[in-house]
Amino acid sequence: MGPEGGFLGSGQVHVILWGSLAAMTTLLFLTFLIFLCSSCNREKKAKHQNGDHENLMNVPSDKEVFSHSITSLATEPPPSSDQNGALSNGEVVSEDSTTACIQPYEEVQTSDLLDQQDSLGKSIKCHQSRELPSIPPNNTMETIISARNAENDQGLGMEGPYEVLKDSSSQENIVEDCLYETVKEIKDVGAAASMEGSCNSKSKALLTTSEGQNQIPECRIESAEYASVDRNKKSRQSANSESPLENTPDVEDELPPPVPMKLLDENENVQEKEVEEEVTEGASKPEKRLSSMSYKSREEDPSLTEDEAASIKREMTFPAFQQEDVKSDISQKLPDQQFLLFTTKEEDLKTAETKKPNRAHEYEKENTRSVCLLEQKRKVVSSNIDVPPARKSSEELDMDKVTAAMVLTSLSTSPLVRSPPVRPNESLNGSWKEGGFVPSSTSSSGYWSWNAPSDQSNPSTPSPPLSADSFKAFRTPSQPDDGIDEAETSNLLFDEPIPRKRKNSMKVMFKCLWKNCGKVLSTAAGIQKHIRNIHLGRAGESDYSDGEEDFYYTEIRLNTDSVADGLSSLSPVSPSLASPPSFPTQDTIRPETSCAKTETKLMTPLSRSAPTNLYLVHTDHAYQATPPVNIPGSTKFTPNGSSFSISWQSPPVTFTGIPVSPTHNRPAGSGEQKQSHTVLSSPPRVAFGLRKPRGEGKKCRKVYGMENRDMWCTACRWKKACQRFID
DNA sequence: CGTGCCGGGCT
DNA sequence: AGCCCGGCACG
Ligand SMILES: [Zn+2]
Repeated sequence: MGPEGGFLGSGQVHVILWGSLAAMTTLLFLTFLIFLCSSCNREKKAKHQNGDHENLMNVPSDKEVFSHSITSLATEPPPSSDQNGALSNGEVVSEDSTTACIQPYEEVQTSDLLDQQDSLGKSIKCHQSRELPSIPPNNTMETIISARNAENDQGLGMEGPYEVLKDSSSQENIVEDCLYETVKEIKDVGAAASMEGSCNSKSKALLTTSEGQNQIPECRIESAEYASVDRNKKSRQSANSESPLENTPDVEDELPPPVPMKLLDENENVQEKEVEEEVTEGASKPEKRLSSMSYKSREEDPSLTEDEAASIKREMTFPAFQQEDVKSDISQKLPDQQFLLFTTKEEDLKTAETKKPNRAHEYEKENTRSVCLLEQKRKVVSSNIDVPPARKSSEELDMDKVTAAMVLTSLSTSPLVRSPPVRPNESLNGSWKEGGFVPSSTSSSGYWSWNAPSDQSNPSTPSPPLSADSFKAFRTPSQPDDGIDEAETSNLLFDEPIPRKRKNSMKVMFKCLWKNCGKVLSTAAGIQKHIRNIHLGRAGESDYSDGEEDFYYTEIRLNTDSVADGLSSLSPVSPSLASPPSFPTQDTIRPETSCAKTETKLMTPLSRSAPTNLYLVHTDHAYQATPPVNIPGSTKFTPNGSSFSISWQSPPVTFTGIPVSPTHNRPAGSGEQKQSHTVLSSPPRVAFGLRKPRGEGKKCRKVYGMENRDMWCTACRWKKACQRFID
């Protein structure tokens, strides 16, 4: 335009021309600037993808969509979106850039794999869970993996450039996420570490930059995570439905669990710093915070990383938006308390499990934020969570650790256990999620558990007995709340007898982990309700459950030789809730149960006086997966005493009880039992009889035949419970 | 009776 | 630990 006009006219025209030129120039300049921001990212992205990404290309996953919308708002949307069809991903500048460090491959995984095959996605993400049915070894898996690796490599290489570009988006979150995911998936510590370093530096520098942008990226990241999470869940479901999916046996079989749980590592310093930063920035990151908040709350409970992810995801979906406003405020407030808590937790976790530092960081951050948010929310709402702001004592720390461990364990375990004993649920609902419940905790928990597979990977640190003592101390004081139960009473396990009790009956009860509430209900729904109404202060929302409740209760399995007693006592338990009295509610239990958030197996009362709890976890064989972890029941929230032992296979599980008190479970009726106060009771001891239903599914032996014994999973080869085909 | 796998034993 | 296997429970 400019030039042309110039040529045509010469006199005044000039002036006009100049004016127009100036205007144009300005516009162009502005446009250019705008593009720069976005383009940088894209370009990088493009490089990335061009190199090899078929996978990336595909993806239009949820998160992407999400990110898009966000991006558009914040940055310049039109061009980016239109320009690159292929780069749809790239579009989200912030996203990619953010993710770039690590996420690329993740995205791929998530979107591609998931979309393409739920089952696959699941397997990949969850590797851990048992050995997957490898029956049909898939090439796909390998392909994916290779692709992933390639991506990762690229990602690393790209870092440099990314940094520059990224700035806007980059932030702690990003880094964290990236790291986190990367770690999960890759396990490549070394790589992760390097990435972290770069990312961190970037993020810090950038932090100062624009907040608005930051938000976007964060969202993205989160969304990404969520997406992945979802996928996992879904995949998990599918997996459940069909145990024999396609995974390659080899890969999974004995792969270390990819992402068992969060592990804390070193770098406390980093965490703290990050936290601080977050606080400062808090406002900028709303969604994330929110999600984290949910976490936090759970954290008190026994939730794990994975759980968090799940929870986050949920929260993000709904509440996050609403809360954003609040969040900003909250973030500022982010009280030291939370900080402390968070730190503590982190430490605990670390101690418990040291695997991937990167992940830990992320986790921490999330936790912190989430906590703050959560707390804030809660306050607003009504009730406070027990989480004690001040938890300083070392003891407390221990507790946390223990709790964390428990949670992890339980999570990981539960799925496996799925135990038959529980009986029922599965049959009732074919699809977990389908049921309304699913979304809430149940699904997540279940899902996680599956994944959690921490079986192998989590080397959770076993905190054995020590935990018990420490716990006791804590609990004792708090113990009797009187009102509620205390119920828990402890448990003992039976050490003695029962040679094999597989066949006894198991009962499943749900216990409230709220600090002073020991309520035990027969149905999951009941507890959820209880928690929601009483502890969370959400009476009104009865139906709506965001899944948070899940974190506050655990599934307890009672098996007794003389179950009747224990059960009887228990069953009546829930007064408040409407839960149906029958505890064996198969219906109520639903999948969740089966998935089991946490399964605690027996509880026996040690002595009422001392509500100590002991857990012993007993793991049979390494191959089985869950590492033996002893977790103190409710460290955080809990209560007084609950201790449970978790075992992963419920039936056969053997616990060693700690015979602290003379009384054991065995004697069924001895006086101890009766303590129940008004509300619940604790089951005195329950002994369970377990029965082992024997899964009907075919196991390796049958599937592959005796001739191909080498194809069996190790467990089968050893004549142990099959890891590959879980019932 | 075949299968699944616990509980042990050996290495 | 890893590897095996006797033997029991289950269907
Ligand atoms: Zn097997």
